[in-house]
Amino acid sequence: MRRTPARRPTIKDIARRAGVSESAVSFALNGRPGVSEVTRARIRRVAEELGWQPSTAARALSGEGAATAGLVLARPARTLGVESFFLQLVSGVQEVLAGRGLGLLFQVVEDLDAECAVYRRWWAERRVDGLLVVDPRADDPRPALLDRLGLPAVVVGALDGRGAPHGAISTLWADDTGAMASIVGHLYDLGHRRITHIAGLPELAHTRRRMACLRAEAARRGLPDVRSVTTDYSDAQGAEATRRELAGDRPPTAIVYDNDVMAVAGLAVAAGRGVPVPAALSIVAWDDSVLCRSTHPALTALVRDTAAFGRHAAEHLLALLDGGPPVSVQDAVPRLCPRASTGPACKGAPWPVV
Amino acid sequence: MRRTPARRPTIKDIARRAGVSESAVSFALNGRPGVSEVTRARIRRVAEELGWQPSTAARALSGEGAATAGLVLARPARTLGVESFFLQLVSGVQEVLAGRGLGLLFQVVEDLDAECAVYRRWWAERRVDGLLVVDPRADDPRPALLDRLGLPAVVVGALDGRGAPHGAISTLWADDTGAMASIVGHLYDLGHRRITHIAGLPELAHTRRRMACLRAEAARRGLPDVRSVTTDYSDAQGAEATRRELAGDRPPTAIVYDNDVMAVAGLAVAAGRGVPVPAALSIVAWDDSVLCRSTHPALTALVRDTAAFGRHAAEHLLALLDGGPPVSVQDAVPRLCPRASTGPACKGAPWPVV
DNA sequence: GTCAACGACTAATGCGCTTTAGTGTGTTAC
DNA sequence: GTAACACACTAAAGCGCATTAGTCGTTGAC
Repeated sequence: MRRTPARRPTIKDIARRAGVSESAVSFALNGRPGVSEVTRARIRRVAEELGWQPSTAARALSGEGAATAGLVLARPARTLGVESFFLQLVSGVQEVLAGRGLGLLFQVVEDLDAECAVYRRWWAERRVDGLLVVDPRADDPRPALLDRLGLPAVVVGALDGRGAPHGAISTLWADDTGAMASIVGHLYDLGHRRITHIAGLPELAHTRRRMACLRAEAARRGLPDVRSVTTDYSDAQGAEATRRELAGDRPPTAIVYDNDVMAVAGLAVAAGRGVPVPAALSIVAWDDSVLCRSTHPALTALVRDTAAFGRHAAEHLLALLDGGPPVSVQDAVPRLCPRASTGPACKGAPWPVV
Repeated sequence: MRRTPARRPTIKDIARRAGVSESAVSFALNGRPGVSEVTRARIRRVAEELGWQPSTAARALSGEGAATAGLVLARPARTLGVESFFLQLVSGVQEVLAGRGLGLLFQVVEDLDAECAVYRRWWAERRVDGLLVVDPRADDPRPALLDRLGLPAVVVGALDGRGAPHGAISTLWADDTGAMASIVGHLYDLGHRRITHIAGLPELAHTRRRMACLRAEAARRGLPDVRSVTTDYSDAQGAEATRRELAGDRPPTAIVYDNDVMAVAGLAVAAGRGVPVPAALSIVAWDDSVLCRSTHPALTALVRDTAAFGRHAAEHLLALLDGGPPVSVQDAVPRLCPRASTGPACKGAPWPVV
């Protein structure tokens, strides 16, 4: 029953129709010298007519690379499909890649080991020319691995900006430190002195940076009741952490959440306990999304253009693939967008506990 | 500066080390007859030692297919990165694909034309062996195109289940009709008679099916004040539609939203206007997610296991690639999970408008 | 004792493309 | 008038693998 539909044209077909050799076709279509402009134009026209596209497999086999970049997401299935961050990032990434005819190979795995295994396999299979690495960690094994494999990569989200970039590994980092400082500044100006930071996964590098910056800011401004607690980014842990904080002796007057999902979950917890936001509790979300704009009150959020971030990452990867030197650059500074969930700190007794 | 790191082993390396010919290696590693079991074992061992993986490019070139499936998402950037649906779906999809060593090529484009262009390109480039097609529409050009190109595909989300499957196109559809019936039943039992369905994109097949079923149910139960309005799935249009509905003469006592994002946006609109949920307005979300569980009140939602849906779709694709016949099957029926956002219909005057 | 058949393996070809090494022609230099 | 050379193009090799067509030695049948 297998039909043999529309056969795909090859350069041989073009060569035959244009009455030249296959090599002439290759030269013509790749802009190489060796054919006259007249012939080149003729060949181009024939190729167009036939709807020819180079076979990526054949290209890859003759040393041109796979025309594909890879992106692996190591997230337990549980915490997946929530944050808007990744789809946006991916969207931006492949917008740029597609512009250069590169495909994006995408995989979701459970953990870091599996991610490394995927890299090894992709490398051995010659599936990808380069990679985008997300969620960098402290003591991240991936840059070294990729360096050893000779796979160019862009680490998205920073390795502390520290350490000279490896072989062909660029780094694109967001200014978490500056962002955190601006959040604390915003809250401080509103009179908040007891601030809790409900952070994400403790092993991620940017989590650590945010926590460190919070500590530094607290020290600088002399705020004793400021702390971070880590979670797995899930709504469940965000809610749980919020409950614990609100149940304490001296509950915070403001909470900063490391993602939108937890912020929304925290808001729901507050609403459920009759804690008015922002009258008794201010809430800030790190990363904006529809979520933050759709709640009532709308959440003050740290806005960054994630799709643009993805585009930039992809551009850095292309530069590497073109043989450019690895770089380590900071992307645009995120901006705090104040909305209804932050307001002046509540003095006196926290609030009527229900 | 380009290093030449760890060279990837080829079957030639294995052949040399095992002291056999390259063909023997190929036979051994592919389970083909032509080598003794002893030799086969030895070759396998050597391959293992060298960490050999077949080059997908070479495989593809010698007619074995690209070991890759494709998935294109045609969504205007604006409405992207919100719904949990896709990341979950993709997660399920490639869990199954990865089990068979298939990669997933992922692309986001702006519209249907661009999507078709991607299919053509991938086909000509021999990049993919098969495709997963999402968001089927009325008069969808894609199945015919893919059929013409000879690309196996699984249409996820149904072409009305109607029409014999094409060449190598399977269909996996969710039971939107049954789901809508269960939602209407739930609301009817709570006393709701005026129900608005804030639907998604009108051109999508499942939107039409849901709308048709709603009309049928309304007719069957004799409910005159039941209607659907279409949107682009965005929070903005969801909120806008909600505002319009609530401002009408005889506002609905219940609203069904076609995705979680609009439901949350609708809830925020209600909260902003002082319309108590569920006392004065019941809300149902189609598709559950963290969002629905994180709001206050939590949203009654239609729960389906999207990752499983993706897994099943991938399995059907694998079956097609193995030469199996195209099928058209219905996936598990979604389940309505009642939460706090639905309650008895409010009699009398709608509510105190603020 | 010869021939067919079989098992275990090797040689050779092709997939579609890039690239290097030619080949033949026209032009310029002296 | 021949050498040197640029130019437009062709021939051939190679990328890594699968596959088809051999090759060679061993068995079994008659």
